[in-house]
Amino acid sequence: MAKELTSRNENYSQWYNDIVVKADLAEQSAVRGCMVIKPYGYAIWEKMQSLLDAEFKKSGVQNAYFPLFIPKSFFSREAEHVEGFAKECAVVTHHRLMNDPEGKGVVVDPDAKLEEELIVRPTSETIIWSVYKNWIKSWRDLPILCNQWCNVVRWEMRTRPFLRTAEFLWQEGHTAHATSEEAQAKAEEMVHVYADFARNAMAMPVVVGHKSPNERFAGALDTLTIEAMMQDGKALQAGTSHFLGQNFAKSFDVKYTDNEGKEQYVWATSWGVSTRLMGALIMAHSDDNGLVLPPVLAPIQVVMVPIYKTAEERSAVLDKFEDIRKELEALGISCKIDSRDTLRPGFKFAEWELKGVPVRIAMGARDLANGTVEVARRDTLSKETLSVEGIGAHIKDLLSEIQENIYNIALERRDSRVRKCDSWEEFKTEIQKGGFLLCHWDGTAETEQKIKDETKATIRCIPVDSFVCEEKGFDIYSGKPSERRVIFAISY
RNA sequence: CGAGAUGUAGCGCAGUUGGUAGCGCACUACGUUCGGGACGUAGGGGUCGCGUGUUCAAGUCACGUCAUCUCGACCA
Repeated sequence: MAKELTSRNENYSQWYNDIVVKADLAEQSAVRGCMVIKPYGYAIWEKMQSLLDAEFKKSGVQNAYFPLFIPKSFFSREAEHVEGFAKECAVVTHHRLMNDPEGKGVVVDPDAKLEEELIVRPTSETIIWSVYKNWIKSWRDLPILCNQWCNVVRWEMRTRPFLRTAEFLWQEGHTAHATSEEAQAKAEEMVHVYADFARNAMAMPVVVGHKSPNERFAGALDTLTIEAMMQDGKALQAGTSHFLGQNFAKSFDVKYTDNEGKEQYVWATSWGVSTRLMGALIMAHSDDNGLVLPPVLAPIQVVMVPIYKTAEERSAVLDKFEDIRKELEALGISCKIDSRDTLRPGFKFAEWELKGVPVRIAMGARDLANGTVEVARRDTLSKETLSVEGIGAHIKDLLSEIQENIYNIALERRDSRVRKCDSWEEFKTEIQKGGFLLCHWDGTAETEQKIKDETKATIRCIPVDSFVCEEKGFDIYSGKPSERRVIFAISY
């Protein structure tokens, strides 16, 4: 069979979609803009969830759950917020169906119209703040640190699997604090949780920075972001953490009495990452053989493929594999023995590569005689023959090495596409080549908008942890003075 | 919602000037194979996106409609 994936140079989106489908991660659903996440894809998401959850707990955050439906009146209290989301909301207007009087299936019962429409949450700030109002009376009640794992719906005009679906899974943290400083510190803390997760678990380099006012979350005073770069040079916002000030507290009248007996509005943050991280993972590492999973997130870290001619050989190899499996599992390594006897080894090799399994162990009659196995790694596609003796320790080290190698490759790929640019003429051509351009910006929304209109490029962030260029210069577009460079890119 | 493209078997596609539907892969059975996506033989599977019209006759022509993809607008 010919190679199934198209070259990423021909059509990057098609190549990405092929990997999503053929690696068995997800498929299109019958509902416009939604997708079905298949078991293998969902296993990766679960792994992300459990690692993030552990980090949240370390920050004192607890999980909770709030309703899917938001009464329209709640939703409209924060003006900026509603403006940001109004164009993409699904609205529930009725609560009952009935048989079509004309006998053609079912219709909405016109008598079952809701007095007040319900919005399917595009995000939960409004309903959560309406609840927090009851929870918060005294400074002793603060801080409140809640997170919820849920689905949200945003009726986007254009969708793309994992990167932008009409319904998506995410976590949203919502915190309430007594002081502005404490809230801001929380927002910063959480964005760094995301950055560490991206780097250590996803093996994906990210830049932490502030969004420009234009790109901020609707209703936020400051939005912190982690920005990643995909293999085609486009930027992807992979997670955000917002300092909401007192906007929601004031809209929902959430006050506490401080230790001097004075009433104060609370200070808020919210922060989230979504199944978009799955899209980022796919686009950051995949190659023409399919998905490449960092070992930390791989549902199956090691797959074992037996090679045999006879039933005796088969059972002898499978017996050996059982021993190896016990050894690996004792070391906390997840593995799978591919004992399907209707498929040839070559087919299995290709299939597990497509699914991105980091390490493959093959064993045949030759190895059986020599006491060896063939160990292949997904990241480099290289193979070596090793003694079965001490294989567990070797694989454990190998997985760490692969994790590191995947990160370094992604880091080099990204860094090779980050460059400074000081001329508007140059900018217009350079930005189309992809990658991050570090440029001076005068800090005005007008300039930002004009650059966007002319080139589609946006300010991805004002970096705080890497590519920080606090040097004086002149805005690339307006020529006005600037204190620092910011990152421009074309984004997803 | 604007501009373009595409809808034919599970997937990828061909189908000429209109004449009752084809290829590769996948699938089923049997046999030979098995160290990088095996091969042979024999099978099964399609109201050609949907609707209306033109015609003796429509996958093919016309109009409408729906869906998908690419590019805008919107966005995590």
